[in-house]
Amino acid sequence: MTTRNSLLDVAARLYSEHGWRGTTTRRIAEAAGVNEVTIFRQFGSKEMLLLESIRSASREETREQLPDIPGDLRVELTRWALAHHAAIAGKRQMIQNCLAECAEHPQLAPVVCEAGMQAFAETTRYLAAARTKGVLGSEGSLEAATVMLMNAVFMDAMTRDVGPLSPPHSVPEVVEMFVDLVLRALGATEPV
Amino acid sequence: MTTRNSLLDVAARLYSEHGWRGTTTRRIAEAAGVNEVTIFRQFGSKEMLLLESIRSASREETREQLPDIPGDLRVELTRWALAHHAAIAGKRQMIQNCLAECAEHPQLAPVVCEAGMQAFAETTRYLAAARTKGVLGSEGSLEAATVMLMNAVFMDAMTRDVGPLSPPHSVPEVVEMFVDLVLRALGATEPV
DNA sequence: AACGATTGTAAGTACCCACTTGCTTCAATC
DNA sequence: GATTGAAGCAAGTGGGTACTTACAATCGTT
Repeated sequence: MTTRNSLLDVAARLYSEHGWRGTTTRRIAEAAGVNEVTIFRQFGSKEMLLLESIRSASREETREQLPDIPGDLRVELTRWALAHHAAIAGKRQMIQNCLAECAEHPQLAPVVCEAGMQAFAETTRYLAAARTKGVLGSEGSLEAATVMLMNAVFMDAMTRDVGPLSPPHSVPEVVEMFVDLVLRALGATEPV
Repeated sequence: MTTRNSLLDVAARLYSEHGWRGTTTRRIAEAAGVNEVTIFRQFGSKEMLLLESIRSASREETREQLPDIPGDLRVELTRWALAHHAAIAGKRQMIQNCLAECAEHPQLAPVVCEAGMQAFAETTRYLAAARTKGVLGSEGSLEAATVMLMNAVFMDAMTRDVGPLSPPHSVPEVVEMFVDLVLRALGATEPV
């Protein structure tokens, strides 16, 4: 099992760095300290190895959850957004390659969507509970707020190291700004 | 000049579809109806052809501008965001490939950043003018609002056809929702 | 001690890659 | 009408690609 797992690990890492075409079976074998033939005996083809490695790598998730019952929205949303930002930034290159290549390898699409959809569902539920509780105003689309917050965090995490798209701020700073804006938009009543 | 330009066009198109490694000189020549040797005589190398083609393709910009003096914020921001969304969606695959490959080809990074930075500057200026004019409240970071709106639009345009990240809405719908949320967050006073 | 499963080794297949060289064609310019 | 420059054509270079085949070495289990 060690051989198989190290192949999966190495393949995922090389895919993040070099994309599908740049990740050759020769390089994978070399980096894993394994003979190239072993790849084909274990996985049948490069495609099957890459798909399995990408799927398993994307399953390693940070399970930072929003509380069932909303308390301090600002604190809880900020904590959640920071955790999300870190998780995305860690898999940045892999996500970008999957996004770019999911037209050529449609099997990659579900991998990308999964995490996003789950985060969306969780945040919407949380905000809905907050509105029911009365700590949010009754106007403004919760769905739109969720998407905007998620997109803002996602984009910052994805493009932070490519170059300056917007003025430089630290991660906590921008996350705080985003959360503040969302709470403003939804008419949040701050706790004492 | 015809040969050169058609090579540039074809190279940019193939790069969008297949990325750097997938765009081979053979395919470019074939698609352009030109002998492969011509590529090397005209551009010296695959790298120089691709860089020039990507740069020139990314310069074709939609020059939808925000007015100097803000009028109806909702209308103007929505129009601007829609134009931006369309422009991004049109270059979606190219942008995604550049983002994914700018680690391996650093010359691609400026291409991606340029348009974003300019859009940021324009929107911030517009919102600042609106605040000065008094049609926006005095609280809430204009910078954060700009980034959030841009990121939300950008992400929607980029991921719209990969699969469902959030519940399906038409482009005008989501854009309207985003603008509404930003105006709410900045305390906009609606015109009669 | 024999067995079967997993690996390594070496070689080879058929194809694709960026790029080069030498020669020819052809049209516009001087 | 000679010259020049851009293009085509054919062939080749050295290397990489996914993948296969045949054979030997290693291992734990029976």
